[in-house]
Amino acid sequence: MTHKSEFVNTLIARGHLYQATDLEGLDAAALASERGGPPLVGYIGFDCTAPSLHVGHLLQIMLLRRLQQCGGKPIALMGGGTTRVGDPSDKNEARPLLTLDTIAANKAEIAKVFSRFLTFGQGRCDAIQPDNADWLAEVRWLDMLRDIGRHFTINKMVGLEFVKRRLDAEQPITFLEFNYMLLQAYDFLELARRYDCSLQMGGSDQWGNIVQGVELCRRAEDRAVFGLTQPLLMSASGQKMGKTAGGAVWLNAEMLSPFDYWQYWRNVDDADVGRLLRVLTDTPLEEIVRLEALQGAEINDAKKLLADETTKLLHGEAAAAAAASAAAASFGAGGDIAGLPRFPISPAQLTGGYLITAALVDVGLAVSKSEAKRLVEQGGVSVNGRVVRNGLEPVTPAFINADGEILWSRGKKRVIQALSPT
RNA sequence: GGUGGGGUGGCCGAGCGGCUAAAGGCAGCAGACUGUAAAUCUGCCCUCCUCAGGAGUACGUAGGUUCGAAUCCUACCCCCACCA
Repeated sequence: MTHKSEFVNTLIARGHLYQATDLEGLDAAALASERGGPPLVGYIGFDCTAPSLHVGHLLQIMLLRRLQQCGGKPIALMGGGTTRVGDPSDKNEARPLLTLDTIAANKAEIAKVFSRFLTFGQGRCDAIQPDNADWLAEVRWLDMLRDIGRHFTINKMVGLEFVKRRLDAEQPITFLEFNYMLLQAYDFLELARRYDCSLQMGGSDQWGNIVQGVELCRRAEDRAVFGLTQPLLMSASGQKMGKTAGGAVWLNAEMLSPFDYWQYWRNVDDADVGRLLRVLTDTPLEEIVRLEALQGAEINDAKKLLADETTKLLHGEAAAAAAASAAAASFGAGGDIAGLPRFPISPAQLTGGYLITAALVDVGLAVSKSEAKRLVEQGGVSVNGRVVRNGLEPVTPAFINADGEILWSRGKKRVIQALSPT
């Protein structure tokens, strides 16, 4: 424990810290906050580019959670404004602009997740969730240039990682993208003014943007604020985490069922378990040290805990228990299958020559009939635990098992129950 | 504005009149092996058709030449470099 504040020590111990602008200063501010002074207010911005956040964002949310646990005040800033421009930092080419309607819809979906991880309210350390559209939409061009633009030099902006990368790769950067960093920096300044926010956090890819904000606050108002980044969520093999058969690992239940979410964590690489437990759960560090030392098949216990804890946080205790139980039922003994994701098949469908390949698509286990057919040919599909050999066979009422369901599985890890409502 | 180079499947990247639904790599999926892990091996990897086969789309966009085009021609759009 080389630092004084619980906050900084926690971040280091749990692997959240990658870079910080002034760690000593931050440590002092956090300590003051923990000892009853004005709370350390910190924020992370979330763009509204998709209808759900994914596991990459989970890390950021956990960071806000740590801040709140240590007596700070977290701000989950919704990027309703910045999304209209689009963050180019991790992109190699410009992405299409989203319509305002799409942004609003995405924001509504994204906003739901935070209450699982943070306590909201009016209190001293309660989280808040403003939208930067509130101020960015009002900004006038001339004011922007005079008040903000004069604090930025092109010399410096050109040195930023993403700008260099694009220039080296001979890829274009539009003026629009080039301005994103000004908007984000301005957010920090605005949050500092409105909420006395003095810390911006983010993934390591945000370093450039964050530093710009810190400097703007200093230049424009002589405010001492801090920036820190954490490592991106990578697997031990150096891959970005967060992809599954169905796409990204989404946080919204409608886009990824709690069962599949649980499964994702249950199946992580051995080498990643300890690190993930530290970063994504509140499990005590001593416990994690014990678990990650487990050898051979025993390390599965650590993975189960990881799956349990992460699912509990996101979807609640009941959903986590149901997912764990369904997994036990599907892969071992005991357990209750009720936690499996369900997709309805109507009774009418079962009599009209409804092919297995079509059912696989409808139930969400295959994206096209062609894929479904291939899966069957490769022996990857089973119904009620029995491998299907012919995808062109029709589904009939005989498929319904004793529990009144049809259990579909694709590969070894994806199982779905289809009900036939009567 | 001028000159030259370029736009190929999720990504990278070959192809440069038929043998090309398009080499190779990465990512992904399934199977084997295991511990619902990793590594490895095998197969798959545009869509549709009750399918040992067939059809339809596809190589920036729109036309054209040809028995036949991702490959040739024309126009247009976009990108890059150099010059102005």
